[in-house]
Amino acid sequence: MTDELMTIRQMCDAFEVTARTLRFYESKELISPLRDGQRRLYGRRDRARLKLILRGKRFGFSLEEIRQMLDLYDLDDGQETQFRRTCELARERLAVMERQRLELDDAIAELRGQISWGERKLADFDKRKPAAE
Amino acid sequence: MTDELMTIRQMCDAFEVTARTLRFYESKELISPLRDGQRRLYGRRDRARLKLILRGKRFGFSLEEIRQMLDLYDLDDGQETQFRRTCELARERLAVMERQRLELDDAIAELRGQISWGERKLADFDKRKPAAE
DNA sequence: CGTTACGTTTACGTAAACGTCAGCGGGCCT
DNA sequence: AGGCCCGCTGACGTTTACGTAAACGTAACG
Repeated sequence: MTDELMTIRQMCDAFEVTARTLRFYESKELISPLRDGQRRLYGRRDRARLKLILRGKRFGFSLEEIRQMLDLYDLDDGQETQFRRTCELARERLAVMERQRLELDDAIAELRGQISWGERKLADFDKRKPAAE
Repeated sequence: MTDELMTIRQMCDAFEVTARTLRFYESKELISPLRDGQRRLYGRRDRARLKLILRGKRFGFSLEEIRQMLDLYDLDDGQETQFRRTCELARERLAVMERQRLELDDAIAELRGQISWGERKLADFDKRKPAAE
């Protein structure tokens, strides 16, 4: 119904996080929901940011790093120097991620090799005692 | 000279880790250097394992997960059940890594988009004040 | 009016992965 | 013999990213 503003519980269900996590992110200034008195109300902007936060986390970025990246999305718009700095940060981050991609590919290949070696070994086991039933 | 056996200091220099880290990994049974009395001596096997440990860490695997992966490389060779279990673990790990790869590609694409958007914005800045010197 | 559900703040707890520090011994140089 | 560096072993401190619990507010339900 109110898909514009969501309660904390709705957010938890939608993103599979705990309320504690949302409050924690807020305390770290990663999101800043509106208030209805005391109660938090999360809008589209908060949902977009949370989505990015969760993805960032999956790559092992720290919340602090994520916070800096998020600043890309809403800058003072006029602070050119700050803007350039933020772009710079993003490019560095991109370089890190691309390097990680290479290493990940490498590691995947290696692990694949180990597994197929293991499977040949298992085939040997099966040959040595062919009939179990 | 002795490229077969290395002291802890040589290892630190070679891999850019602290001695504390090496001892810590040992306490977690990730590596098991020889001893000359009290002193640790690291061989080729230890270096290979350390290399894998450091790579694993870069992907966000925990030391405990890494330890399990390392067990692929030296299994009891005879404990078939244990062997199957380990292979199983490796396949799960591989699936995780492949999923990570997809997400990483996704994030890289998105970050690239943000950056090029930012660069267009910067071009606008330059146009509005074309001559600085 | 009691209780049930949801929300809030504040505060302490925890696991991982080390850093840092203290205290000790051994070897080597002079 | 004195000093110095290397290494060893605890033991405690630190950071990150939350979990967990206590204590309270409020709003609806029966």
